Amino acid sequence: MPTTARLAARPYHHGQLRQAVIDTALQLAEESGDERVSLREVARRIGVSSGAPFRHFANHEALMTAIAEEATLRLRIGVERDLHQAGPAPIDQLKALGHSFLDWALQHPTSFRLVSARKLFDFDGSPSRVGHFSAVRALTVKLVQAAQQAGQLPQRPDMPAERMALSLRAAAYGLARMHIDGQLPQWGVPPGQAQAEVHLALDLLVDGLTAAQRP
Amino acid sequence: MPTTARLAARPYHHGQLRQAVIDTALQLAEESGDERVSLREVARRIGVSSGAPFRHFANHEALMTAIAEEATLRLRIGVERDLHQAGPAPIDQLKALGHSFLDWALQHPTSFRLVSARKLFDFDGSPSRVGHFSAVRALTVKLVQAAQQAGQLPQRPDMPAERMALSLRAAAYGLARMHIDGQLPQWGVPPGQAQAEVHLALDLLVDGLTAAQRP
DNA sequence: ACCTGAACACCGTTCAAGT
DNA sequence: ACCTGAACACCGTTCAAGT
Repeated sequence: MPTTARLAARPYHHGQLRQAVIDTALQLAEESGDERVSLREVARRIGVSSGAPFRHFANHEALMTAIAEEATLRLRIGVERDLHQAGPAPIDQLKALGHSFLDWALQHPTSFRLVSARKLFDFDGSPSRVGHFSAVRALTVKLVQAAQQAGQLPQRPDMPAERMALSLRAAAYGLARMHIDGQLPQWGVPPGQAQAEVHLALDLLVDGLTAAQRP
Repeated sequence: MPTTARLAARPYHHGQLRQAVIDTALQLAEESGDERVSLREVARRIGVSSGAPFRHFANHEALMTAIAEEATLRLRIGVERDLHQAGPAPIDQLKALGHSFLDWALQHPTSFRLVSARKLFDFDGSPSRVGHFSAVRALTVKLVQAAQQAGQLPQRPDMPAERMALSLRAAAYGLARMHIDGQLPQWGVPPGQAQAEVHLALDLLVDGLTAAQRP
């Protein structure tokens, strides 16, 4: 049996179709944008019939949920890895967490959109996606509490650590989205300096909170 | 000619089709989400043939750009109106601007997505949309500068007012998106208190910057 | 000038039939 | 158990033909 025949003769059962669909869909998303992921195109690229993916995903939304889960896991892994590089002071770790979050968003714009663009998938449909997402949030809250205990962030009864963490996460999230949506140039940030500038913009707010700690 | 006949007999030329398409599309977006706006469904609702809208909009993207323009105008009008209610101190006006921005986003989630969801339309395709968007940005920068001059925000050579304004806008933008994407409950914010809590979360950051002003 | 309606090339989704 | 391929009901977009 010649090689060309072996290559041409696809087995009737793919065997790894589910994972192949996820990988191809993520690739397609990074290429052309998350809103352009089509099940038919994915099937075509894999060399399988148009109905085949439906054996593994109930519908388009289920596939998007699956790739959002994959993207969220990657964000979590990236953030947890970067944190080990940071210094021991809680406030420095908190900044490192923010920078890591921003860096990941700038480097994987489509995946970042996937992680947060609720309209594209079933937000609560994947427990493990929710879990990865929550892990990053819990880490933020924990570092804020540690910084409060270390006297590096203010501590007030009317302002729980969770709310302070929310303010900072919102700032990081907003900066990431503004970059991805191409809004930074309007704010005087040259394209080449986006990363440095979003770091500074976030640090400014963290330092402000730290200053509010001093009596 | 009986009334029913007059009602049934549509004129061949609609006359106001362009505006009717924009209004219907916005309505459809508020009903079912911005990603579900279909030219055919819009045409159907207006009672016009499927090809008719193409006389007024080159393609789907051009229609989305038009409704994004309309939504951005409404945001600008809302923000400029609310600012007149605020006190005279620049820092209070700045907070009022932030609250107004947040309120508008929470009250018009779909329109807010439209204003910022670059993927849905041609971001630079409408000069007047860019103008409305820019007006709100310029207002933010102006208020930050005024607050700096009044000694209510820090002033540093390495941190132009524009970057400080960017930090605050990012926080407001992030809070709005987190609410729209249903993330606030995870951060301990009960659904009914979203508005009050996002106001507090933004104020916390503004107050932090103010504190950084004191030597 | 503006609108109709058929046409084309796409989708998502279903399902009997094949392996 | 998994995949095929035709079928259906949708899209966006084009364009000759109608008013």
